[in-house]
Amino acid sequence: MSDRRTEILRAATRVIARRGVRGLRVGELAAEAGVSTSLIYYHFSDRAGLLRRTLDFISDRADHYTAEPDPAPRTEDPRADLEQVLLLELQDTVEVRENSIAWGELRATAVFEPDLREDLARTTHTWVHDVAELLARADPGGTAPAHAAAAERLTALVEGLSVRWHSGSLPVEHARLLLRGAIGAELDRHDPAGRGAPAAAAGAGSGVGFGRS
Amino acid sequence: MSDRRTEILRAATRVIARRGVRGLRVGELAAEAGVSTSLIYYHFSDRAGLLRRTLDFISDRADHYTAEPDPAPRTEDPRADLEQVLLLELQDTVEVRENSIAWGELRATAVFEPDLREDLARTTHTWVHDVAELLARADPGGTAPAHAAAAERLTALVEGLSVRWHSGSLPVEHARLLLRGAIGAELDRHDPAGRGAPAAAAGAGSGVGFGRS
DNA sequence: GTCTATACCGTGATAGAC
DNA sequence: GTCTATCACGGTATAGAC
Repeated sequence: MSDRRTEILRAATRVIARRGVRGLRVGELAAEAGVSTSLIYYHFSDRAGLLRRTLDFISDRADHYTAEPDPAPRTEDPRADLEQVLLLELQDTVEVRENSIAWGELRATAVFEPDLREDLARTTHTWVHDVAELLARADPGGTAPAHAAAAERLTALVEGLSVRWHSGSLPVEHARLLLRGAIGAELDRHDPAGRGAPAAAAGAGSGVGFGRS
Repeated sequence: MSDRRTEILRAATRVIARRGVRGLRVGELAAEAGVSTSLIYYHFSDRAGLLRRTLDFISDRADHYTAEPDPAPRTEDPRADLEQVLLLELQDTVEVRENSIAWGELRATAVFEPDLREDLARTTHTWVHDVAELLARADPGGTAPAHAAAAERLTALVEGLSVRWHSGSLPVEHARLLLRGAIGAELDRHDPAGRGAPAAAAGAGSGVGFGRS
């Protein structure tokens, strides 16, 4: 599984996270992977094929990413589980940032290249489905369609916040706060009594959040 | 105001909406604008300068876009005003789609080009501020920081839904439904009594919304 | 200000040895 | 499978006439 080919794909993900999909130069990728240019053309037919495989790779990794978080944590506090899974995408570690940026690039690229859309829609759907399940546990009173809709909103919000983060319009910490607030807004609608103190998370530190990165 | 230079910028926006920022070829832009290649280099120093000006142009247009909706509609029903302003961005007309895609490209590009971030953050901030004001009118009971936070969430959600729309993961109509639901979730939290029937908007048609475009 | 023609170079892709 | 060397083309940018 960890042959030269996959090494190249991993390197490609790094380069994409650094330069973007259309900023990727085969030469730079070769250097990053520590191989020659032609070896890349040996393993992948051409630049387009390389890109396709890399984006599949990113897509797959995103799948596992959301599915992997050991089956354990999903039992005790459903709301905490939900928060954890969603906040996972808004962490300032190399790994997450790399994946997040690459995923954003995948989305952005798909706007102009229809070939990528199928993969994208499939992975997105999986993610939404997972979140909907977590929502159902955190809010047993709600209906399935309502959970699905909330999951679509929350995951779309995560993507929206991510680009703002990566494009320097929003510090990560503030993004995390906002996401927590959104989860609160979604859950408190069906549970007006409220069980935590979502108001604190929702309001804290906002209003002056925009700025450099 | 509508000289050759601005014509080129308008054409550049169209090309960017069609090919993306990094997909823009000076030659293609020249053809689109009906001028020669070198005229573009006459008006703008180089490709980078052209891009900078174009992105400024898009940024400015986005400013007016959200500010323009005649001062009139902002009086009667505050909640309807809010919905109108936000849903404006999710309309399937050439003009809106063009602007929306170009704006998304601006964001995506800024991830890899720090020079663009300042403009981006400024325009975003303006937008968020406007929405926060509308929220304050629609929900006089809430605090200013809460309104600011909600505005950041709603605008980020609009951006998230937009890319999903443009990348073929989400039909516009469904995106609009989801956005309405989010507005409901934000407002109903502070007004548990509820004045409309947000549940209908939130649940309708969801669960099977993903698919081709 | 606007054009035509062209120089130059970065980058994708191939040939062929090992 | 992996390398070095090289080609060919597309695209940015410029020269110079009008």
